[in-house]
Amino acid sequence: VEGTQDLVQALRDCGFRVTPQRAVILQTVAAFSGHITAQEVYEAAQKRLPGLNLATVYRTLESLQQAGLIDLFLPGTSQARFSLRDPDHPHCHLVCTGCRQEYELPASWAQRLSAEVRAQLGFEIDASHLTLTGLCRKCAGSDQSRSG
Amino acid sequence: VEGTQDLVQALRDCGFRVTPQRAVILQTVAAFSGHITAQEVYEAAQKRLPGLNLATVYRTLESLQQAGLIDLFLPGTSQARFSLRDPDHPHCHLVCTGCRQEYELPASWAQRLSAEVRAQLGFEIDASHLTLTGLCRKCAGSDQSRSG
DNA sequence: GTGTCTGCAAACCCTTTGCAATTTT
DNA sequence: AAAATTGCAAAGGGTTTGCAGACAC
Repeated sequence: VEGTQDLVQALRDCGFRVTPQRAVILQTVAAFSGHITAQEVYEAAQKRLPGLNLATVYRTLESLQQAGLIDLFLPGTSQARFSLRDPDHPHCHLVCTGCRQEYELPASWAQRLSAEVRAQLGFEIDASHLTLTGLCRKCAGSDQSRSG
Repeated sequence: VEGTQDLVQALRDCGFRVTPQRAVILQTVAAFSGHITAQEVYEAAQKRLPGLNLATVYRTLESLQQAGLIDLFLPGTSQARFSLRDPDHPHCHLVCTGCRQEYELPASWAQRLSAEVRAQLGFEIDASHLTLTGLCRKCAGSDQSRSG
Protein backbone atom coordinates (compact mmCIF):
# COMPACT_ATOMS: atom_id res chain seq x y z
CA VAL A 1 0.00 0.00 0.00
CA GLU A 2 1.55 3.24 -1.13
CA GLY A 3 1.54 6.63 0.49
CA THR A 4 0.12 9.80 -0.98
CA GLN A 5 3.50 11.08 -2.00
CA ASP A 6 4.37 7.88 -3.81
CA LEU A 7 1.18 8.10 -5.78
CA VAL A 8 1.76 11.70 -6.74
CA GLN A 9 5.27 10.81 -7.76
CA ALA A 10 3.96 7.92 -9.80
CA LEU A 11 1.77 10.38 -11.68
CA ARG A 12 4.76 12.55 -12.43
CA ASP A 13 6.82 9.57 -13.51
CA CYS A 14 4.15 8.72 -16.02
CA GLY A 15 4.34 12.15 -17.53
CA PHE A 16 1.05 13.37 -16.12
CA ARG A 17 0.48 16.85 -14.89
CA VAL A 18 -0.44 16.55 -11.25
CA THR A 19 -3.86 18.05 -10.81
CA PRO A 20 -5.94 17.79 -7.65
CA GLN A 21 -8.42 15.69 -9.61
CA ARG A 22 -5.84 13.13 -10.66
CA ALA A 23 -4.30 12.91 -7.24
CA VAL A 24 -7.61 12.41 -5.49
CA ILE A 25 -8.89 9.93 -8.04
CA LEU A 26 -5.76 7.83 -7.88
CA GLN A 27 -5.77 7.96 -4.09
CA THR A 28 -9.39 6.92 -4.07
CA VAL A 29 -8.70 3.86 -6.17
CA ALA A 30 -5.68 3.05 -4.04
CA ALA A 31 -7.56 3.38 -0.78
CA PHE A 32 -10.37 1.13 -1.90
CA SER A 33 -9.91 -2.48 -1.02
CA GLY A 34 -11.18 -4.36 -3.99
CA HIS A 35 -12.45 -3.26 -7.37
CA ILE A 36 -14.17 0.08 -7.57
CA THR A 37 -16.51 1.44 -10.23
CA ALA A 38 -16.18 4.82 -11.89
CA GLN A 39 -19.34 5.92 -10.16
CA GLU A 40 -17.99 4.88 -6.78
CA VAL A 41 -14.75 6.71 -7.44
CA TYR A 42 -16.79 9.75 -8.38
CA GLU A 43 -18.85 9.69 -5.20
CA ALA A 44 -15.92 9.09 -2.90
CA ALA A 45 -13.59 11.55 -4.59
CA GLN A 46 -16.23 14.26 -4.70
CA LYS A 47 -16.28 14.40 -0.92
CA ARG A 48 -12.71 15.56 -0.97
CA LEU A 49 -13.05 17.59 -4.14
CA PRO A 50 -16.49 19.12 -4.53
CA GLY A 51 -17.23 20.07 -8.12
CA LEU A 52 -15.39 17.09 -9.49
CA ASN A 53 -17.04 15.90 -12.67
CA LEU A 54 -17.91 12.35 -13.64
CA ALA A 55 -16.46 12.84 -17.11
CA THR A 56 -13.16 13.75 -15.52
CA VAL A 57 -13.28 10.56 -13.49
CA TYR A 58 -13.78 8.50 -16.62
CA ARG A 59 -11.03 10.29 -18.51
CA THR A 60 -8.63 10.00 -15.62
CA LEU A 61 -9.31 6.33 -14.98
CA GLU A 62 -8.71 5.62 -18.64
CA SER A 63 -5.42 7.51 -18.58
CA LEU A 64 -4.25 5.84 -15.41
CA GLN A 65 -5.11 2.47 -16.83
CA GLN A 66 -3.23 3.09 -20.04
CA ALA A 67 -0.27 4.25 -18.03
CA GLY A 68 -0.38 1.00 -16.09
CA LEU A 69 -1.02 2.57 -12.71
CA ILE A 70 -4.38 0.91 -12.30
CA ASP A 71 -6.00 -2.25 -13.63
CA LEU A 72 -9.28 -2.49 -15.47
CA PHE A 73 -11.64 -5.36 -14.84
CA LEU A 74 -14.71 -6.01 -16.96
CA PRO A 75 -17.10 -8.38 -15.18
CA GLY A 76 -19.03 -8.77 -18.41
CA THR A 77 -22.34 -7.42 -17.37
CA SER A 78 -22.66 -4.03 -15.73
CA GLN A 79 -19.87 -1.58 -15.11
CA ALA A 80 -16.14 -1.58 -15.45
CA ARG A 81 -14.15 -1.82 -12.25
CA PHE A 82 -10.71 -0.54 -11.37
CA SER A 83 -8.04 -1.33 -8.84
CA LEU A 84 -4.58 -0.06 -8.04
CA ARG A 85 -2.06 -2.13 -9.94
CA ASP A 86 -0.05 -4.29 -7.62
CA PRO A 87 2.62 -6.32 -9.44
CA ASP A 88 3.15 -8.34 -6.27
CA HIS A 89 -0.45 -9.46 -6.14
CA PRO A 90 -1.68 -10.45 -9.58
CA HIS A 91 -5.05 -12.12 -9.49
CA CYS A 92 -7.93 -13.37 -11.58
CA HIS A 93 -11.62 -12.90 -10.95
CA LEU A 94 -14.30 -15.43 -10.26
CA VAL A 95 -17.79 -14.14 -10.97
CA CYS A 96 -20.75 -16.18 -9.80
CA THR A 97 -23.57 -16.09 -12.32
CA GLY A 98 -26.00 -17.09 -9.61
CA CYS A 99 -25.52 -14.40 -7.00
CA ARG A 100 -23.28 -12.00 -8.96
CA GLN A 101 -20.72 -12.20 -6.18
CA GLU A 102 -17.11 -11.64 -7.24
CA TYR A 103 -14.12 -13.44 -5.81
CA GLU A 104 -10.41 -13.15 -6.28
CA LEU A 105 -8.14 -15.96 -7.29
CA PRO A 106 -4.33 -15.69 -7.17
CA ALA A 107 -3.03 -15.52 -10.72
CA SER A 108 -0.75 -18.43 -9.96
CA TRP A 109 -3.66 -20.80 -10.38
CA ALA A 110 -3.77 -20.01 -14.04
CA GLN A 111 -0.05 -20.35 -14.61
CA ARG A 112 -0.14 -23.82 -16.10
CA LEU A 113 -2.93 -22.91 -18.45
CA SER A 114 -1.12 -19.74 -19.46
CA ALA A 115 2.09 -21.62 -20.05
CA GLU A 116 0.43 -24.22 -22.22
CA VAL A 117 -1.45 -21.68 -24.29
CA ARG A 118 1.71 -19.69 -24.75
CA ALA A 119 3.74 -22.72 -25.77
CA GLN A 120 1.19 -24.16 -28.15
CA LEU A 121 -0.47 -21.09 -29.62
CA GLY A 122 1.88 -18.23 -28.94
CA PHE A 123 -0.98 -16.44 -27.23
CA GLU A 124 0.17 -14.52 -24.20
CA ILE A 125 -2.63 -14.67 -21.64
CA ASP A 126 -2.89 -11.70 -19.33
CA ALA A 127 -3.42 -13.55 -16.08
CA SER A 128 -4.23 -10.33 -14.26
CA HIS A 129 -7.31 -9.84 -16.41
CA LEU A 130 -8.72 -13.32 -16.29
CA THR A 131 -12.37 -13.46 -15.50
CA LEU A 132 -13.84 -16.87 -14.82
CA THR A 133 -17.58 -17.17 -14.58
CA GLY A 134 -19.48 -19.98 -12.95
CA LEU A 135 -21.28 -20.88 -9.77
CA CYS A 136 -19.98 -20.36 -6.29
CA ARG A 137 -20.28 -23.10 -3.71
CA LYS A 138 -23.55 -21.78 -2.37
CA CYS A 139 -25.25 -21.30 -5.72
CA ALA A 140 -23.91 -24.57 -7.12
CA GLY A 141 -25.38 -26.32 -4.11
CA SER A 142 -28.84 -24.87 -4.44
CA ASP A 143 -28.50 -24.95 -8.23
CA GLN A 144 -29.92 -21.51 -8.83
CA SER A 145 -27.86 -21.43 -12.00
CA ARG A 146 -30.10 -20.22 -14.76
CA SER A 147 -33.29 -21.91 -13.81
CA GLY A 148 -34.21 -19.03 -11.54
CA VAL B 1 -24.73 -28.55 -37.74
CA GLU B 2 -28.46 -29.00 -37.43
CA GLY B 3 -31.12 -28.75 -40.07
CA THR B 4 -33.97 -26.30 -40.08
CA GLN B 5 -36.44 -28.87 -38.83
CA ASP B 6 -34.23 -29.84 -35.94
CA LEU B 7 -33.99 -26.24 -34.87
CA VAL B 8 -37.73 -25.73 -35.05
CA GLN B 9 -38.21 -28.90 -33.07
CA ALA B 10 -35.72 -27.68 -30.53
CA LEU B 11 -37.81 -24.57 -30.08
CA ARG B 12 -40.89 -26.69 -29.44
CA ASP B 13 -39.04 -28.91 -27.05
CA CYS B 14 -38.10 -25.88 -25.02
CA GLY B 15 -41.73 -24.87 -24.73
CA PHE B 16 -41.47 -21.94 -27.11
CA ARG B 17 -44.20 -21.03 -29.52
CA VAL B 18 -42.73 -21.27 -32.96
CA THR B 19 -42.96 -17.90 -34.60
CA PRO B 20 -41.29 -16.96 -37.87
CA GLN B 21 -39.13 -14.54 -35.91
CA ARG B 22 -37.81 -17.18 -33.56
CA ALA B 23 -37.17 -19.67 -36.30
CA VAL B 24 -35.28 -17.19 -38.44
CA ILE B 25 -33.30 -15.79 -35.56
CA LEU B 26 -32.25 -19.21 -34.34
CA GLN B 27 -31.38 -20.30 -37.87
CA THR B 28 -29.33 -17.14 -38.33
CA VAL B 29 -27.30 -17.82 -35.23
CA ALA B 30 -26.88 -21.45 -36.26
CA ALA B 31 -25.77 -20.60 -39.78
CA PHE B 32 -23.17 -18.13 -38.59
CA SER B 33 -19.76 -19.62 -38.10
CA GLY B 34 -18.46 -17.96 -35.02
CA HIS B 35 -19.96 -15.54 -32.56
CA ILE B 36 -22.55 -13.14 -33.86
CA THR B 37 -23.81 -9.90 -32.36
CA ALA B 38 -27.47 -8.97 -31.90
CA GLN B 39 -27.07 -6.30 -34.53
CA GLU B 40 -25.63 -8.78 -37.00
CA VAL B 41 -28.45 -11.22 -36.30
CA TYR B 42 -30.87 -8.39 -36.89
CA GLU B 43 -29.38 -7.40 -40.22
CA ALA B 44 -29.11 -10.94 -41.52
CA ALA B 45 -32.51 -12.08 -40.30
CA GLN B 46 -34.22 -9.00 -41.63
CA LYS B 47 -33.34 -10.04 -45.16
CA ARG B 48 -35.48 -13.09 -44.72
CA LEU B 49 -38.07 -11.41 -42.57
CA PRO B 50 -38.54 -7.74 -43.43
CA GLY B 51 -40.12 -5.80 -40.62
CA LEU B 52 -38.32 -7.76 -37.98
CA ASN B 53 -37.60 -5.55 -35.01
CA LEU B 54 -34.34 -5.21 -33.15
CA ALA B 55 -36.11 -5.46 -29.81
CA THR B 56 -37.50 -8.80 -30.86
CA VAL B 57 -34.01 -9.97 -31.70
CA TYR B 58 -32.79 -9.01 -28.25
CA ARG B 59 -35.73 -10.64 -26.51
CA THR B 60 -35.44 -13.79 -28.56
CA LEU B 61 -31.70 -14.13 -28.07
CA GLU B 62 -32.19 -13.76 -24.34
CA SER B 63 -34.89 -16.46 -24.32
CA LEU B 64 -32.86 -18.84 -26.43
CA GLN B 65 -29.89 -18.34 -24.20
CA GLN B 66 -31.85 -19.01 -21.04
CA ALA B 67 -33.26 -22.12 -22.63
CA GLY B 68 -29.74 -23.28 -23.36
CA LEU B 69 -30.11 -23.32 -27.13
CA ILE B 70 -27.47 -20.67 -27.67
CA ASP B 71 -24.47 -19.46 -25.74
CA LEU B 72 -23.76 -15.92 -24.67
CA PHE B 73 -20.26 -14.55 -24.83
CA LEU B 74 -19.28 -11.20 -23.36
CA PRO B 75 -15.94 -10.05 -24.74
CA GLY B 76 -15.83 -7.33 -22.10
CA THR B 77 -15.69 -4.35 -24.32
CA SER B 78 -18.38 -3.72 -26.91
CA GLN B 79 -21.34 -5.97 -27.65
CA ALA B 80 -22.53 -9.34 -26.51
CA ARG B 81 -22.08 -12.21 -28.93
CA PHE B 82 -24.04 -15.39 -29.41
CA SER B 83 -23.44 -18.80 -30.90
CA LEU B 84 -25.42 -21.98 -31.31
CA ARG B 85 -24.81 -24.19 -28.32
CA ASP B 86 -22.90 -27.29 -29.26
CA PRO B 87 -22.38 -29.65 -26.33
CA ASP B 88 -19.87 -31.59 -28.40
CA HIS B 89 -17.70 -28.56 -28.92
CA PRO B 90 -17.38 -26.54 -25.74
CA HIS B 91 -14.78 -23.84 -26.03
CA CYS B 92 -13.28 -20.80 -24.37
CA HIS B 93 -12.42 -17.50 -25.98
CA LEU B 94 -9.12 -15.80 -26.42
CA VAL B 95 -9.39 -12.09 -27.03
CA CYS B 96 -6.33 -10.19 -28.16
CA THR B 97 -6.16 -6.78 -26.56
CA GLY B 98 -3.82 -5.64 -29.29
CA CYS B 99 -5.80 -6.31 -32.45
CA ARG B 100 -9.16 -7.18 -30.88
CA GLN B 101 -9.12 -10.50 -32.76
CA GLU B 102 -10.96 -13.34 -31.10
CA TYR B 103 -9.88 -16.95 -31.11
CA GLU B 104 -11.42 -20.16 -29.88
CA LEU B 105 -9.78 -22.58 -27.50
CA PRO B 106 -11.18 -26.04 -26.78
CA ALA B 107 -12.63 -26.07 -23.30
CA SER B 108 -10.49 -29.08 -22.49
CA TRP B 109 -7.51 -26.80 -22.01
CA ALA B 110 -9.13 -25.32 -18.97
CA GLN B 111 -10.13 -28.62 -17.44
CA ARG B 112 -7.29 -28.87 -14.98
CA LEU B 113 -7.80 -25.32 -13.79
CA SER B 114 -11.53 -25.93 -13.44
CA ALA B 115 -10.94 -29.13 -11.51
CA GLU B 116 -8.54 -27.47 -9.10
CA VAL B 117 -10.79 -24.52 -8.47
CA ARG B 118 -13.71 -26.81 -7.90
CA ALA B 119 -11.79 -29.05 -5.53
CA GLN B 120 -10.24 -26.25 -3.51
CA LEU B 121 -12.89 -23.56 -3.54
CA GLY B 122 -16.10 -25.28 -4.52
CA PHE B 123 -16.44 -22.81 -7.34
CA GLU B 124 -17.85 -24.41 -10.46
CA ILE B 125 -16.23 -22.70 -13.45
CA ASP B 126 -18.32 -22.55 -16.58
CA ALA B 127 -15.68 -23.57 -19.07
CA SER B 128 -17.90 -22.71 -22.00
CA HIS B 129 -17.94 -19.07 -20.99
CA LEU B 130 -14.28 -18.58 -20.29
CA THR B 131 -12.82 -15.48 -21.83
CA LEU B 132 -9.08 -15.10 -21.68
CA THR B 133 -7.58 -11.80 -22.71
CA GLY B 134 -4.01 -11.23 -23.74
CA LEU B 135 -1.84 -10.79 -26.80
CA CYS B 136 -1.88 -13.00 -29.84
CA ARG B 137 1.39 -14.17 -31.39
CA LYS B 138 1.50 -11.27 -33.83
CA CYS B 139 0.76 -8.53 -31.32
CA ALA B 140 2.98 -10.05 -28.67
CA GLY B 141 5.80 -10.07 -31.18
CA SER B 142 5.47 -6.45 -32.21
CA ASP B 143 4.47 -5.54 -28.66
CA GLN B 144 1.62 -3.25 -29.58
CA SER B 145 0.10 -4.08 -26.26
CA ARG B 146 -1.11 -0.89 -24.77
CA SER B 147 1.56 1.48 -25.94
CA GLY B 148 -0.27 2.00 -29.22
C1' DG C 1 2.78 31.80 -22.20
C1' DT C 2 1.86 27.18 -23.89
C1' DG C 3 -0.24 23.15 -24.03
C1' DT C 4 -2.78 20.15 -21.04
C1' DC C 5 -6.73 19.33 -18.24
C1' DT C 6 -11.33 20.27 -16.46
C1' DG C 7 -16.38 21.10 -16.24
C1' DC C 8 -20.44 21.20 -18.64
C1' DA C 9 -23.86 19.40 -21.47
C1' DA C 10 -25.03 16.84 -25.04
C1' DA C 11 -24.38 12.80 -27.62
C1' DC C 12 -23.39 7.96 -27.98
C1' DC C 13 -24.02 2.95 -28.01
C1' DC C 14 -26.07 -1.08 -26.75
C1' DT C 15 -29.86 -2.86 -24.50
C1' DT C 16 -34.36 -2.93 -22.10
C1' DT C 17 -39.22 -1.83 -21.31
C1' DG C 18 -44.47 -0.48 -21.58
C1' DC C 19 -48.11 -1.16 -24.23
C1' DA C 20 -51.48 -2.18 -27.79
C1' DA C 21 -52.00 -5.13 -31.69
C1' DT C 22 -51.05 -9.54 -33.52
C1' DT C 23 -50.25 -14.36 -33.65
C1' DT C 24 -49.69 -19.14 -31.90
C1' DT C 25 -51.72 -22.65 -29.47
C1' DA D 1 -60.63 -17.72 -26.40
C1' DA D 2 -56.39 -17.47 -23.79
C1' DA D 3 -51.84 -16.69 -23.39
C1' DA D 4 -47.61 -15.63 -25.43
C1' DT D 5 -45.15 -12.81 -28.73
C1' DT D 6 -44.34 -8.90 -31.67
C1' DG D 7 -43.54 -4.00 -33.27
C1' DC D 8 -43.05 0.48 -32.03
C1' DA D 9 -41.16 4.14 -29.69
C1' DA D 10 -39.30 5.75 -25.83
C1' DA D 11 -36.37 5.22 -21.90
C1' DG D 12 -32.42 3.40 -19.66
C1' DG D 13 -27.53 2.88 -18.03
C1' DG D 14 -22.89 3.42 -18.53
C1' DT D 15 -19.55 5.82 -21.10
C1' DT D 16 -17.60 9.24 -24.45
C1' DT D 17 -16.98 13.70 -26.76
C1' DG D 18 -16.72 18.88 -28.31
C1' DC D 19 -15.71 22.92 -26.61
C1' DA D 20 -14.49 27.04 -23.92
C1' DG D 21 -12.45 28.33 -19.79
C1' DA D 22 -9.05 27.13 -16.16
C1' DC D 23 -4.81 25.36 -14.71
C1' DA D 24 -0.01 23.00 -14.29
C1' DC D 25 4.09 23.47 -16.08
